[in-house]
Amino acid sequence: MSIQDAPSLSLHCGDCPIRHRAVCARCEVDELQHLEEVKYYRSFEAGQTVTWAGDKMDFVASVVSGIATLTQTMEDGRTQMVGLLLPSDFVGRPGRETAAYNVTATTDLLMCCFRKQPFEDLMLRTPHVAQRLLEMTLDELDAAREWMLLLGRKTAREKIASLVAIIARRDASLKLRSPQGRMAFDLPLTREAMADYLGLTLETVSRQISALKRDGVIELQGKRHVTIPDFDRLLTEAGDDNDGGYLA
Amino acid sequence: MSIQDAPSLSLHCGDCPIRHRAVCARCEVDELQHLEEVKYYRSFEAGQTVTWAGDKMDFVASVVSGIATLTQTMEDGRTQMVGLLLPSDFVGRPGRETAAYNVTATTDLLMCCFRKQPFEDLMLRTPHVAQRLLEMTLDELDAAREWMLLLGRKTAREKIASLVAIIARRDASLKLRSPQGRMAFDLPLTREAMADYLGLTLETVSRQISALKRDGVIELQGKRHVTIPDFDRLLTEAGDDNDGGYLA
DNA sequence: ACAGAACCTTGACCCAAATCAAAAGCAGTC
DNA sequence: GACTGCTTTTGATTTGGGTCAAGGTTCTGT
Repeated sequence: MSIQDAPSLSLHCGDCPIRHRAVCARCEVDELQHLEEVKYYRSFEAGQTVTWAGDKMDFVASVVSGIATLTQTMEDGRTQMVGLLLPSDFVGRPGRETAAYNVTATTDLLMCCFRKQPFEDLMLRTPHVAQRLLEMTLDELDAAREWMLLLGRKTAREKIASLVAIIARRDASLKLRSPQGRMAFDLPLTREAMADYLGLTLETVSRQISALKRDGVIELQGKRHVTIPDFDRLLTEAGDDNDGGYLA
Repeated sequence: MSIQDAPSLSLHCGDCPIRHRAVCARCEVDELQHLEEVKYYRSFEAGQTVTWAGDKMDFVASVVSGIATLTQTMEDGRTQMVGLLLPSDFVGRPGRETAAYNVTATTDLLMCCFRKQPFEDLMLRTPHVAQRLLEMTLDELDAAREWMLLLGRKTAREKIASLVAIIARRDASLKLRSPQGRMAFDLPLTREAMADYLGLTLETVSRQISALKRDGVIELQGKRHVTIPDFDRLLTEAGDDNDGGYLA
């Protein structure tokens, strides 16, 4: 996969880490210079909350490093994760005052933030940025719909395989490689977080991971480090077409 | 609810039916005149397919009248509905060549189409339209995430109540009223379509509808016409906060 | 090294929803 | 009116994943 084809978040620029600067190749850097003056960084420790649903949220941001989750809860405590934020992902909604979801850091997290007002002003001035944001939002919508198929129709085993495949894909993409053959990486989520993402209980997650391990679909070193001997096999277990390209 | 507050699809204009012209109040009509020359109508009979996932799709469109569904399928035939298109809803993705989902008319359907190329040109020229489209896409994303909570964590009874509440809300919105108290409308979907939307089987849908009827949460005249004696009661059954504002 | 706290695994049992099966309602239409 | 082909309801049975419970691992701080 070339840098041109890499999933791009062209909202990064300036002193952001190398990968973000690299994908910036696709955008007009000049326009983004306007954001330099309103850009700032925030870091969070693992477990810290970035925003609570309903709170005032006066910034938009993208993840520089670490992992955050986006969750929804019902009054009785049932929770469903609705998004996983990996490096280069964007969070926040222009034109909305309050956060719609709980955003929580699951690892140490560094975010690159822009105050909302200047960001919106920039969007109005530069159609290119608005265009890019639309593209990103449409990608997220596709991912959400793919997830609806998973939540509504897949078995527990397929759900786990799908999640592992998605993490594998994202990990490969961060390394600017295409996902195939043998791969190794860490699961960035606890069993409970996986359960919340997949609409399962943590016990079922644990059991199905054990089953996939027993059947040789995945290998485990410790609780979190995974090796996938055959990515296509994993996709078959996930019930996916082997060409699926959704990302989060 | 005033016309100003009505959920707006400001992409309609000209000779579109009254409601769409009404909500056009929020947009600069002049800009949209550019689209008149590339606008055309297509009608479909109930059951007809608008697009197949993977097919070339050279237009974007919005629903004028009737109902369409957006579905995803796995190879073995399991299907999950990922969107319900009611009058004023938009479908199609600027910047993508092929359809990502099956779009099917479930009633007779009239769509207002724009060829993709001229539409994209207009978007580049008029930030206002791109802005509006971004807003709409973000709304759809919120709705999709709300649906993820439903699919992942709600019981069958809650799912049915949620679906009825959503249809009630949308119906009220088409009539420019706010959803409350006693309401009556037709379910635009078969039991099977509801099942595909909710991640259930059609038998479970039927049973839960019977149960809600028995418990006085809904009243049924025939198979499809529903009366809701108390909208708040319905929302409680749906497990929703009673202020939820998502739409589709 | 040890205590305590997370986090994870496994087992036994249970239940909500799926599956299998049959019949009833309903709309065309010949 | 009765034949045909839906859609819907209802019943009986099965089952995948939830719930409850007990241990085991790994990590952290002292």
